[in-house]
Amino acid sequence: MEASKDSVVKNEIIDSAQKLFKQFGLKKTTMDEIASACGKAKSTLYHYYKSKEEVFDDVLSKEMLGLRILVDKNVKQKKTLHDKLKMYFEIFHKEALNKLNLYRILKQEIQAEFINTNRFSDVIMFETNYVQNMLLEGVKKGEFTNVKEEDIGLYSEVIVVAFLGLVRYSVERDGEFEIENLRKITDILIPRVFT
Amino acid sequence: MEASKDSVVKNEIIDSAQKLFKQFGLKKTTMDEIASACGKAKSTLYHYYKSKEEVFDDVLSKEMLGLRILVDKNVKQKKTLHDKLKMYFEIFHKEALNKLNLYRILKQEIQAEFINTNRFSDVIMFETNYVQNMLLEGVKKGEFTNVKEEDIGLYSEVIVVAFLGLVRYSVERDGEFEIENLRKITDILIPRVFT
DNA sequence: TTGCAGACCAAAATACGATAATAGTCGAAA
DNA sequence: TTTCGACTATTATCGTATTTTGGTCTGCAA
Repeated sequence: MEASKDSVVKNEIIDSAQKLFKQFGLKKTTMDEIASACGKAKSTLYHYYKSKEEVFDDVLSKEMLGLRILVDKNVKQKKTLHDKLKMYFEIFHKEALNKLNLYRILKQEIQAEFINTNRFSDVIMFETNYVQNMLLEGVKKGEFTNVKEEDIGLYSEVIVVAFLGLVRYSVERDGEFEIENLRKITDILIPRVFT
Repeated sequence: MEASKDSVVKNEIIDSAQKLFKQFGLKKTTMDEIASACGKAKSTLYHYYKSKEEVFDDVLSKEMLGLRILVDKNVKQKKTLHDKLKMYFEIFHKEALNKLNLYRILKQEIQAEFINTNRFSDVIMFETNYVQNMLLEGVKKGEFTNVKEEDIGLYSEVIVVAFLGLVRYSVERDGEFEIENLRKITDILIPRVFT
């Protein structure tokens, strides 16, 4: 009835679905399995979600939201642009590696064309915007003067895409690229680039 | 008989195969088609190549060699580290976009697991080494002093992976990311990072 | 010999009909 | 409103017959 009850049930569904999707992927998980995993009938799921893909979407959103909250929480604790950026790179990288299973499954499903590729470009857009705000704040505080304000959008886009290239590389080598190396690199690069 | 005659025939085969592979990909191109395209019998191909994959490999190598020769030729004409790096990024990016068709086909085939993924990590290794030599030369000439020599390997790896992330992004958006933007970014970043 | 072609083979891909599994709907009950 | 069991239509799976295709072999011609 009320939105709260509604979202409680939705959460139950998503929790069960999350476990199953993580283990078996989108295609190998059936709606019946999700239903019985949370003790409901399949048709009940369709009362809350209009399709299987919508359930999967919600699971992914929840997963990304978790990552983002963690990133944002940690970045917010830092005061200077340097520290914020360093923390951003570190936490994002670390959390992406934590989600290795999910990443692999997602990649499989995308290859098999069960889901749309746009999710990745959504991430790029979001992160670009996030970084842009960091940089703009740095400009406002006078910590980052060495760039024209109109170029900050381009700047952010390039930084995010390059960084995500590194994360991808890391993920595809099962995290072989060490966190120590990331720290070393950011320690060297950030003071040079953002002055 | 002689190696020269041998390589002439091989070139004929590769030329025909190249066209067909570019148009139809690895799987949709048959050895019979390649054979008749260069006016030979299928069994003749097997006199020069021991498998279809070896032919495909040779085609890819030729394609990559073309890119590398162009990159190297242009980079060599520049004197300073700054100019070399700028040229490197620009030409590599441009040539990668020229090879859009091939890239897409390669991606498909990799997804379908017809060919090994290692080709990409070979590229990363090669380019990392290439960049590393550029940087070491810059160190020797005193154009690049602001980094410990033992870190140059890591430096190069990160630069290449990040740059290839950008190229990939560019390629996947059909080259929507403008060359002008790449120039702007390299103009800003190179003097800051490599001092 | 050396280079090549046509016939040949075995394995893989494809086509297809039949069967099973599954996403999604509906009416009714709680 | 929420839940469920029964129902449907679509998609996946399986087994088999057929075709395609990568790769080999024998022999001919230069």
